[in-house]
Amino acid sequence: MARVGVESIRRQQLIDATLEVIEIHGFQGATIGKIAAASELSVGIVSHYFGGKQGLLEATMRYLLSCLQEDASKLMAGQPNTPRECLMAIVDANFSGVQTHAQSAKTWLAFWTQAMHSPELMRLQRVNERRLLSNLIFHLRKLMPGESAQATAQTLAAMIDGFWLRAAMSEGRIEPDQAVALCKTYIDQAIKANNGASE
Amino acid sequence: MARVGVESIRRQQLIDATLEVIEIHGFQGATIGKIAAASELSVGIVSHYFGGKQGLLEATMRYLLSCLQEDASKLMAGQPNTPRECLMAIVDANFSGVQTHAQSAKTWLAFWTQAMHSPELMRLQRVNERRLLSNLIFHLRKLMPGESAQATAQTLAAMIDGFWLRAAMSEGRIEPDQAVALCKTYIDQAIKANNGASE
DNA sequence: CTTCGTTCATTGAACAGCCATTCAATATAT
DNA sequence: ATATATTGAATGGCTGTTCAATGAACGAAG
Repeated sequence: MARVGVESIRRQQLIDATLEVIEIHGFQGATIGKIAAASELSVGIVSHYFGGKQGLLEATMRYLLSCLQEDASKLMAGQPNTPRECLMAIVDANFSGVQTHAQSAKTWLAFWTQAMHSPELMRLQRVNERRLLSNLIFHLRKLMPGESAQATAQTLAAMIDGFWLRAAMSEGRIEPDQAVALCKTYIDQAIKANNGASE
Repeated sequence: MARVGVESIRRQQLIDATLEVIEIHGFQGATIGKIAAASELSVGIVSHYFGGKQGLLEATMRYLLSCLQEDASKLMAGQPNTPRECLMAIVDANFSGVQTHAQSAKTWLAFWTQAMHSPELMRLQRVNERRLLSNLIFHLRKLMPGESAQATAQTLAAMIDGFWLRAAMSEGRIEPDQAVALCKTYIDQAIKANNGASE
């Protein structure tokens, strides 16, 4: 038998196929049959490795979240990192995946929708949301009073989600550059409007 | 048969039932059978009045859009209406539906997702998006240069969508008041940051 | 080197359940 | 009596899951 973890290879194959199928056919149209066909594997293997369709979907969302986190880590590593630069890097990280994978925005939206009726997916979504928010607050606190930092972080988080949503909508042609620029403009506006009040 | 438009009564019955079922079971779980049961009508009547499930869903989305527009009209009518007050009213209008119908956010998200794979729903979504954007730009132009107005409008639109998304996520407990407050804070920040440059 | 048996990976047809749609039958109003 | 409104069982298609059969890799024995 193949010595090197066949399991991890197959799992990734199926996750990739899932993303591919969701992009084309949407969440509703993502059937085991289509996923199996896209992965060039059989339908039975899904249950074998993930216990069922739900397991595969959860694994796929975990994979997307881990990609996002990895992007963020890369961009944050080895920078001078003034608070402002950190914030800008976070914004970049949150849109870096979009450029290469225009479809990922659609997939995210599909998962958001699905998460509302699946406790496990909801939990994953919450964890990620919390992390983004506390990251933003951590850096903003160095630039403005705590209360303003809280408000600015929530506004910025909503803005990022909103641009993702818009990206998912605008069929094919999306402009992450513009979204990043607008977010950064907002950050500078917020800093200017609030600084001098704390330090 | 009943002289007064039975048709419009039945149609509204089915639309209401659709919203109810989507809220409880999600978009995927919204089957003809459940909708028929919730409306206390039969399954056959859906095809009779809407031609099929897809027709019912489109009609339901149109209904939601018309509610949003109606809310907006009410809030815009009979005000002194400085440009700034108009902007604030638009923000209020975009969150006024949330308070009474916490579940409508979930339904909106479901429709957004569905819209990506249904040209007709996508068209409706686009029309609505355009209207919001051009409304915002119209009023912002009186307060800042055209380019800034464009950017501010896009940012604000994304922000509104983002807060809706967040409202849909936070199970039950949502705070539209906070979203409105943060949007308004942003508007004032944007005005302050850009005024004096144009007039 | 070849053969064979064991083990794990993989297949895909069969199955049972759910869904939207249809339409002949029924009910109701004029 | 006629036209319209409504029903809901029957239908056919699609879905996720299961599991007996098949295939592939490896080590041991000859």
